[in-house]
Amino acid sequence: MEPRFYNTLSRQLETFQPIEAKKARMYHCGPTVYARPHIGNYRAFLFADLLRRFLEHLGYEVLQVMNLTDVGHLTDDADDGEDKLQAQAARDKIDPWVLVENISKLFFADLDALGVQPAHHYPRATQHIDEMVEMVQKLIASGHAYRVGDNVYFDVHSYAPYGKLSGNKVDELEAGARLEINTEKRHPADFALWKSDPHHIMKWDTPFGEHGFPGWHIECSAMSRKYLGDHFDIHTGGEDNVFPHHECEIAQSVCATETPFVNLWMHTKFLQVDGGKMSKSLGNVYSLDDLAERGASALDFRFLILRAHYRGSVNFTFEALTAAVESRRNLHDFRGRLSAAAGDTEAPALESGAVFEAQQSFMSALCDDLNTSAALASIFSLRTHFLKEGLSAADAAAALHFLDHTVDSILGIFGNTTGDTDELRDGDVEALLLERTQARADKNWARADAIRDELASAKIVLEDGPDGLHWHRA
RNA sequence: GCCGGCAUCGCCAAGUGGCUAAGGCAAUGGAUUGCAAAUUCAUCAUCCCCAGUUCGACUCUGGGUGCCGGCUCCA
Repeated sequence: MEPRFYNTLSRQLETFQPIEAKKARMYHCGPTVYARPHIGNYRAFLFADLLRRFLEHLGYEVLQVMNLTDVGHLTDDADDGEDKLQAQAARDKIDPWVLVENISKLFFADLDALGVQPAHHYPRATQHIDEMVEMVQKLIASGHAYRVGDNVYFDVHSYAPYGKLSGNKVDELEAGARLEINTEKRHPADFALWKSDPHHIMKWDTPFGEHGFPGWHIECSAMSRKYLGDHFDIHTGGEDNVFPHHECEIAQSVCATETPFVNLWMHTKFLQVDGGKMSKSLGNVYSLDDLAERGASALDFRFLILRAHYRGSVNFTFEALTAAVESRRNLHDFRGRLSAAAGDTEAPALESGAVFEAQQSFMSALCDDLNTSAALASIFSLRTHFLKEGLSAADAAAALHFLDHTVDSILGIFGNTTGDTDELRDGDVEALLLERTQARADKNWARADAIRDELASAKIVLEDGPDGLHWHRA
């Protein structure tokens, strides 16, 4: 089954065709490390992780790069614009370099909690100044960029396809511009490659002047090129990156290298909160800690995100979060029941039946532009089938293997299910159950409940049913 | 003002020009139960509004309304 993905550039689904057979090189626009990323940011990063895991499951050798923007961009396009990283550092009364370190640590801790597999490289803008300068020089030499004093701008008229990704037209950009016109640019849509300001703290001495710093977009062009080559497979980001960021990247990279840049552009929709956007004024910009206060783990949030398709808007509410917690718990419970039903049986390869059908629909849903919502539905359908009609030990073993080696390796929603070194062994459980049964016969409810609590803390679930006692691990 | 996207059950969310519009969570009634949990049976939408195309539309077209995004750093 060949995966198909939606390409923002072509505005249609395309069968994935890697540049090199069985290899996928991809770049993700990462965070600007001036404040801890919020849950909306993490939607995009969770998507990148899903894509990577899925491609690897299909047998691709993936090379994944995510940048850390550790030099601030200007808050506007005027010469006296403020750098938000520098501004935040000033508010915190710390050095911007320290701020970058602090926030980066928080970011990586969050990624770890979310079960995101580390990218192969996390290049930082400030460590690639040389690569950026080289690229800017090339653009000047080839006539795509021009200097005005110590500033350098890209001439959008020098690259005819400018606007193709976003659907913008250069003339209309000018008409709708809300910015004050920067009179030193030849055209209002021209964008900065390099800026200079003696008041900046983070600045570099380069051929363009001694107080310069990179423009808004050049870091991604320079760093993707360094780690992935001039031409690579996939570039992702949030929908807000489409314009101007990715549009500008394409123009810079194609003009500087004179080769194609990226084949597949993928973008995630924004996360909404209570039907609207997150905003500081509404107080609904949440971090993972805010969710933890409501009893939801980072993996619960991951699950919540995966329940929706990445290109659709997701409406985050605490009610939906609670539902995700419950739903994921039920999935965990399902896994435990399968484990109990499978016993020591080895997982066979299947060619028919409910488990086989679940495997098929799961994979075909993901191949259809990563439709995680439909993929999860196939697992819940299998759960319903198991609960209503049961599964043979062999089928249960196959289902368990499917959950662990396909579902979880791609979706990463179960967490550590194998770290059970200090759990009770089956024999100990049976002994306690025997004692509890006796206690119940003696109507010693206190002892019976104490044993149940003890087992519960070891993540053993008991069920007293009309047909006797069953137990399984949660 | 100019571009683009979305609008499906209480909440979240798939999907299709035509059999019964996935799935999750919540809810309601019954069974089971020392209590609880779990389970179990049953119930739970006609797809924002209006007009049109069509034998037939929730699915296509036009208009309206609402929300989201881009045009400005932002996942």
